Amino acid sequence: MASRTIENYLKQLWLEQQDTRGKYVPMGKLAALVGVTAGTATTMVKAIADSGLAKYAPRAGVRLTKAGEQLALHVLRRHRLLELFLVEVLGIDWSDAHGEAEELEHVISETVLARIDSLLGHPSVDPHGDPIPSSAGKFETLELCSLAELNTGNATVIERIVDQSSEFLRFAQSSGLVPRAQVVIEHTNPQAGAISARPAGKEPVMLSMVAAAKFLVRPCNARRGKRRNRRPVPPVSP
Amino acid sequence: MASRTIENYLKQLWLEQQDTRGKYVPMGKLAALVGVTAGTATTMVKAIADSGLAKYAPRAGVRLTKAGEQLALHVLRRHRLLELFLVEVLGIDWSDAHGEAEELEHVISETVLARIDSLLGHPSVDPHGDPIPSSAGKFETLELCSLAELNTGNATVIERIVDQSSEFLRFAQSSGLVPRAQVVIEHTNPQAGAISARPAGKEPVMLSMVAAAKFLVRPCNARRGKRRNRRPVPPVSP
DNA sequence: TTATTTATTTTGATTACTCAAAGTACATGG
DNA sequence: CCATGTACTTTGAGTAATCAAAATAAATAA
Repeated sequence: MASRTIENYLKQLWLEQQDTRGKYVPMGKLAALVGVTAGTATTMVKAIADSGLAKYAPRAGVRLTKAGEQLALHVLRRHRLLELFLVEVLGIDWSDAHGEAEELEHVISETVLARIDSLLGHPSVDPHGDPIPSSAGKFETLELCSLAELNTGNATVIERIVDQSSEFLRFAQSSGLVPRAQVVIEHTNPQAGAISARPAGKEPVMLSMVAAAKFLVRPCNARRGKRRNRRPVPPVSP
Repeated sequence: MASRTIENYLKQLWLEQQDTRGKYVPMGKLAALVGVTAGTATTMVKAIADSGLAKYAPRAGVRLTKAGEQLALHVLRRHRLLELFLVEVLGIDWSDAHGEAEELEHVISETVLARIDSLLGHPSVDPHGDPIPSSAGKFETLELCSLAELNTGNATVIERIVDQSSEFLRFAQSSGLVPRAQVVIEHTNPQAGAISARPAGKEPVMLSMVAAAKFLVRPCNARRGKRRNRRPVPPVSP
């Protein structure tokens, strides 16, 4: 069994390497994500690599092996099921659920997890719309585009929000920009780098392109032309 | 904040010193309860005593201070609320709940605990009938007597079971000897050291005096005469 | 190319917890 | 009153995780 420390390293590593086919995660990045100094990360990563869960290339970075990915996905599954459980069953605030789950994910047993899973009806996404890996370690993510890619007049449904910070989630909720909400793009102003989005039955909300990019939507009537990325926003949510 | 290790020491200490007004808990006893060697317990207890949570008397033993008791009661509250929650809400088996709660009790936040408490309707006892300390750290225990103290023909209701082992709990459940169950004493045989008890609507069950003493009941029509203890069975349940 | 900045690794030390084994105090039985 | 066994404490050592600071390598600027 991996210690909770190692589980955290694996989870962060997975989230970080997720959208970078084959690239190594630099030490400094990982250290910042886990919240330790670079020296500590180096030592831990070498130990993790020794146990076969990652490949470590000195001065280049680190990358999970298949085994490491599987373990990381199990941690992620626990995390996201717990988040949904905390929100749906215990009525914990959306913006607090992430932090709470961060602790619980390392101590919950398989038995309890299975009960939670069935109580929630084997859900496929957590409260932020992030996909929940299956118990077999399969992970499926929808091809979504972001609010930032839509034209004026487009109408869509928010599927996912890729920012876990309490502050951003509180803002999103108070504006009505939550998963499952219908939204119409009222104005786009590429020059000002901002758009105006109106959630059904709510006031229009001003969003910078950076903020808009955090809302993934469907269907995706993306404007043609200069779409720089096929997958516009890396899924950064733990 | 006390580490989970220290929380465990405090909890065990509280349970052990509970019914012994003023007596010190011997090191060996504590070590066995926590599951460490005696040397380890000595070192830890000295550290705990230094932080003001216990009084340590070399070669005599250790005893919680008021501050230590308060902390222990908060751990116990978390443990017992979690046990009830696991059984009532998640449908976890009665006999497994204890072990699961043992882990969770050290990571659950005040916020989540408060939600669990209100979801359960601010309960006063856990699934074994053990009292749940209040959030203010108050602990109230009913004056109960045990099945072992009743005469043939007496009828009572089981209030509490003072053994947390999975095996015993499985036996109790399968016999129908669960909290809230009505029971009639069919025979008592002090010579053989055994009694026969019949739960309402079930087959009679043979119990040794030791086993019978683990079931606390009410009302208590105790037989007169040689009752050795006012509080017959020390509450040993974590 | 050389110098400087930046990222990374190494080193040495620390904290919290643990054990095994050696040493010590004490009650108890002869 | 001595001898002995049991419970307890001390000692020395180990593991897991961490940090600060020194050393090193690579990238960038001059």
